[in-house]
Amino acid sequence: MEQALAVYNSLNGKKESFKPLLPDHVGMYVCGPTVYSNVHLGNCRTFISFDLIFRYLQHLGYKVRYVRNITDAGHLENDADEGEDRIAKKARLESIEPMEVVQRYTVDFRDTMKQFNALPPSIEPTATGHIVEQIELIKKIMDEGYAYEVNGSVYFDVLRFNKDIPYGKLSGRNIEELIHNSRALDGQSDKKNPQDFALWKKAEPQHIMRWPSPWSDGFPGWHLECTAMSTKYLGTQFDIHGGGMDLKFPHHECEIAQAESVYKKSPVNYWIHANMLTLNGKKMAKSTGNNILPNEMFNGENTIFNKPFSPMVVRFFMLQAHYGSIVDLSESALEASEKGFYRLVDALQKLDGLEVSENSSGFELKSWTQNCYTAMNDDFNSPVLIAHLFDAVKYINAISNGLHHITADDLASLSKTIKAFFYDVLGLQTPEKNEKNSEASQLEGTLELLINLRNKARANKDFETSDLIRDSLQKMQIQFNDTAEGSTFKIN
RNA sequence: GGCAUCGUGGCCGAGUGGCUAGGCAGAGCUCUGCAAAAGCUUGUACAGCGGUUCGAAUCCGCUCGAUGCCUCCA
Repeated sequence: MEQALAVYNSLNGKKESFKPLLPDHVGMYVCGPTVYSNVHLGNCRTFISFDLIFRYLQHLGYKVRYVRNITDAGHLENDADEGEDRIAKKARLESIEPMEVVQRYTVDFRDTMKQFNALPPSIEPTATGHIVEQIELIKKIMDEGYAYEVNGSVYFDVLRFNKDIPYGKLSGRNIEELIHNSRALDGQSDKKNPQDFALWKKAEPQHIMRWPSPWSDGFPGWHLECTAMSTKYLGTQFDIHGGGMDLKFPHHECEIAQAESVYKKSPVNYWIHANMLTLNGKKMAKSTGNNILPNEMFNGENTIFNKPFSPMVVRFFMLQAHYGSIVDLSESALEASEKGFYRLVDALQKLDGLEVSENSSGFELKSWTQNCYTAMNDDFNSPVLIAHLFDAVKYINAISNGLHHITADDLASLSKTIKAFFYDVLGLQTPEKNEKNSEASQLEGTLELLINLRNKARANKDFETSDLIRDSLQKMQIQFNDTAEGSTFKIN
């Protein structure tokens, strides 16, 4: 099954064969959330995309160190680097400790990702836990002459840097363009040029989050933490750096500049950007209010959709599009995914009960397996993989209906492959059977009784009674499956 | 305004020079007391106009439209 994994590299816009720096090992850094409010569904898409990548690399046998940070300090409000730290602002507004804000939303984030069945990263470092490393990095950048101090704050000198090493490689911008197109700043900025960005900000007296540094009591700039933490845990050069498309510029561009100014080499071999999840055709963003929270999606308490959608359905929906494409949330698209997802789940659950035969018919198992790998090897093409899984669904149903046959060996192989892709690679889960609490089991007993009564009525051709039971229960989302042998039910 | 990406059948969404995914919906069929559910079968679409080519949804040019970045954002 070994064949080349190809990855679309944002650095050059080409699909490249994936070759890690160390054989069998992969270092991957992904920009995590800023924990000043609940993680929204758009954020989740990025992390689900990288969860897919993480899972597939592991499935291929790589030992992956996956580092995803938590931004719990230093994320300023605007380009002028004049704004407040977002977490400090939230804390002030709610009159609580900044670390309380951080704790609350970190817990929310982890809980949400768990519901989406996203694996935890290998290391989840925080910006506040790496102040020392960030200060050291600033010193190194200053030693190289690419940063300057003004009134206790330190800024990266983009123009100076650009004279030695070109700035803008990732985003395809050049410095003249940036200067030409920058909007005029009306604030009284300390910066020499608008393109410069903060490495260290002096804290105002009322600012609670502050750390001592050679320049002032203050806090680090946002771009800095990712460089400090990625190099600490993955080295000055590593394999994959990911994040949302919207971080490409300026965040990732600044990371490159920071790293290159000190280490004189490109820090990352493969840049991977996950595309946006849109709502009503527009990017989701906390700032504009065009967003929906995962829990609102799961419990149906929102004004956008008429029904709830489970975490696995939402995950499946996202995986039905390629991570590099923009995907728009809509009720009809989600419903389509929901139905498809359950069809897939039903087929998986049929697998273990299939009857085996002397020979197999109607399916090219070997090439099908190969096709699944080919899809994922082509830049993690999960939609194509899912299309192949549906080919298997058709086959499983055909066996189940006696239209085709399968040997025990082939069944074992099919089962192993489809389960590996469904559970391990796509990270999907089959819905919980029943929640075992007393209320549920009481209901279940009552339900059994009604089903039995209905079966009896049907046997006696008392259709009036049987239809009454059926219609009433259907109103409660209980779906019958009538066959000649009797009837089973499913709770929707 | 600049840079970039994209425009695929009723909806969603892959593909990126010939072999023309997949899901949902629709239609037909099987099963059924009738339904539902489930299963099976079924769809030549690629914004428009020009060009390159034996051949283009796929390459090139123009036009129109959408989105993203250029300001915090996954």
